[in-house]
Amino acid sequence: MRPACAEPSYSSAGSRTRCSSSCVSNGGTRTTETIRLAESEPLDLDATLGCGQAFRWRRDGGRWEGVVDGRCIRLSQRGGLLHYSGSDEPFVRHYLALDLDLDRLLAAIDRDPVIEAAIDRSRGLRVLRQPLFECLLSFLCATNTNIPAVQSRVEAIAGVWGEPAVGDENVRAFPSSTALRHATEDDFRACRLGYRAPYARSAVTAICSDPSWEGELSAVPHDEARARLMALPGIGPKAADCILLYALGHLDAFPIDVWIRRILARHYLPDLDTGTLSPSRYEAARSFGRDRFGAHAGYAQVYLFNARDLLCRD
DNA sequence: GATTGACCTCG
DNA sequence: GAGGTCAAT
Repeated sequence: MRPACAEPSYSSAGSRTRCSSSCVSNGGTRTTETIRLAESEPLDLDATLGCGQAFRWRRDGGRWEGVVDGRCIRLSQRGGLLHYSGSDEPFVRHYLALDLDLDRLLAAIDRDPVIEAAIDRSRGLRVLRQPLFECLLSFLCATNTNIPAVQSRVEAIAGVWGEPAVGDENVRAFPSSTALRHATEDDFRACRLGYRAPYARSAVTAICSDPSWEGELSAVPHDEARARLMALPGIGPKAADCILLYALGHLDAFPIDVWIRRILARHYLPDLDTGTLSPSRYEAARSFGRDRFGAHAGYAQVYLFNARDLLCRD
């Protein structure tokens, strides 16, 4: 059994969502509400939405706009005030994991000067609780590429198959696996997935062929979920670990990307510096991370990644 | 098991 | 070259 991360316990405010939807159709007079963050609820919204864990957030001045679970959401932060529109407080709190005792968590992973520097760099950064299927397809699109390209692919997929988002008809929700059931390889190529198009096609087929696939993935233990993810074409260990961390609530997942590899090589595992990252070397790096940082190693990974310039410069 | 090369697309 | 993965040695 997992702690409740994947399954919503927040879906209570349908009526308010509808209201904000009707408010915005006349050009943006949607209501903005405010969450007053407690001392014990540190949040760095810019780091959280800008660190590359999710691909549908854009910063517009001091304000972030994104689409989550079919809703167009706007967020901005001034100190201890978190302003939001397009959603309701329980959803925002859940998505941003504000219920998590971050100070305690960071104290638990703060085990050496390197991670300490990374924590000092972006205290308040939180791991989002993302919708599973969108996260899965996003990281399938994210191999051997850069963030702007991933964003463009994800936007394109939403543009073709997504329903209009609640709160802004001009924006599209990310489609469900079912909505993509008939998407062809060429369709995905048209969304600039390139050689990933057949992977996306097959992954969607596999997921659709078993209606309980997504639900079971959320219920199954870490290792089992990882194996099921990696059974999908185009999902290797790195993408699987990202999905485990960002969508399935396995906070001990520790994805090894090129930056984490550099950081580990420089500060922890000199042997990791050279050569190709074979599956067994990947596993070694991953278990090092989990051993060193413990049950919340994924948070350590995100903080290290976000301090990559600091930790990798000469 | 480890290593190598190919691969769409974009800034 | 980029926040990898796959198939073939």
